[in-house]
Amino acid sequence: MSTSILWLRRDLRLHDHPALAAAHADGGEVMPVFVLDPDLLARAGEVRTAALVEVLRATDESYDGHLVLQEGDPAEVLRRLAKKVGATRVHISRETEPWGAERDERVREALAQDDVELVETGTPYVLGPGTVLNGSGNPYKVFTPFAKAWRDHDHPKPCPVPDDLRLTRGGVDSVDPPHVEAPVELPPLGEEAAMQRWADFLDEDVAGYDDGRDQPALDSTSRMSVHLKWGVVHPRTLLADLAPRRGKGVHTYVTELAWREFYGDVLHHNPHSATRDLTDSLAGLRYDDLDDETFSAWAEGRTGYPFVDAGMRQLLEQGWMHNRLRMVTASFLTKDLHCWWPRGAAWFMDHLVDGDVASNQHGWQWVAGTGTDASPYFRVFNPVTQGERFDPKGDYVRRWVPELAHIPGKAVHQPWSHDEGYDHDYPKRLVDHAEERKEALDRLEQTR
DNA sequence: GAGTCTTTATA
DNA sequence: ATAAAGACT
Repeated sequence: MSTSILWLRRDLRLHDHPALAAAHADGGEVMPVFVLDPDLLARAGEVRTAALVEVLRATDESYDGHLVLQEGDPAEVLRRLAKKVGATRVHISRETEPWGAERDERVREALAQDDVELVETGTPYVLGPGTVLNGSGNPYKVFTPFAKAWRDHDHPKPCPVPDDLRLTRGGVDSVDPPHVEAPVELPPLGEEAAMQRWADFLDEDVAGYDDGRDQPALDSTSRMSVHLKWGVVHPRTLLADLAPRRGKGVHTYVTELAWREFYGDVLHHNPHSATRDLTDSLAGLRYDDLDDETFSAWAEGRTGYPFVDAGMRQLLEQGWMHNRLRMVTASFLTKDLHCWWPRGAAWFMDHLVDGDVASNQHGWQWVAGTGTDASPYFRVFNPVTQGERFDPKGDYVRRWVPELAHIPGKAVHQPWSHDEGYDHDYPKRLVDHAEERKEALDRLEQTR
């Protein structure tokens, strides 16, 4: 019987997996493989590597113990495996990030030397990046019209697991996964945990999502990001589960999925935006080269602005930060401290379990004003009013900034007005927000 | 080609 | 109210 290889990467699941179905459709056995590529691991960093190891363990369970774990350059590993089991086709989901897409081209050429074909089926997105175009046949640059077109587009149905699927290890032993001490408290990972959380979200949180998602103290967001990052769930599955439901919360959640699709599309059309400004609209902008002490004060949650510090501390402890705080903390680094966004984006990528190039880099650029946006000019988040609006009781701040636990209610967002003398452990404000806002606007003015 | 829109802030 | 500009239909 023939064997086809399924090379898994950002699609670590069994369900709703078109590339798996394509491998099965070759007619023989399917050998699922994951390659621990030293280049990949070097880029992933400790937090994401720790999560990956756990996801791989769970994936092996999903595949009934058939996941073959190998280490090395994927081109060499896959050539060797294909030769060993006599495979003529290696199946993948198409990678749409620049680094992965280049790697896949190298692997395609290497396999071709042995007449082995690299077959792409599906992507990590509901609609493959590049498929949504505006009325003039061009990619969208603005979210709202993209989201409308994306919603109106036909959405593919989930792909069932083949019922006569035959898996094989091809007589190959797995290597041991890297031993990484997780530097954060990892959430439950793997397909089963993801679907359990998703079911709970549908039961408990999605109805109130429109309001609840913006209040970090409620912790009622879906927490699907880490699973979407590794493809443990596919957004197509989520969309299909939401389809029969109505309501504002459902609509807003679908919009959040649309943001992910939008940024995937933008990266596909603009690979350079993973590392540099997407547009040159702020090309002449003056930035500050922050010394390590100032950068650390931001990174470790010691800016003296409680809402900002709470977000940064949540990131360090959980490897995750609520999206409202991602915007607020990014605004603080770029607008209050005048730092170029890639430095902050890199810190996020190093510390987030869900770190996704397209969403992270473009989220940062949205805040910084270099990305996709119609109105960057006056977008400077106020850390105090953001806190008072989205953490009205102050519970989120008190949870993550224990030095302020003694300040009741929303007064916690301005400890400097609450405390006579202000002489507890909590740091003084690093900068004056009103002054730095003005400074940021002045610098932006100079680029026009 | 005009009207609409924009995960916001301050007065 | 008003701050500005460009993408989109």
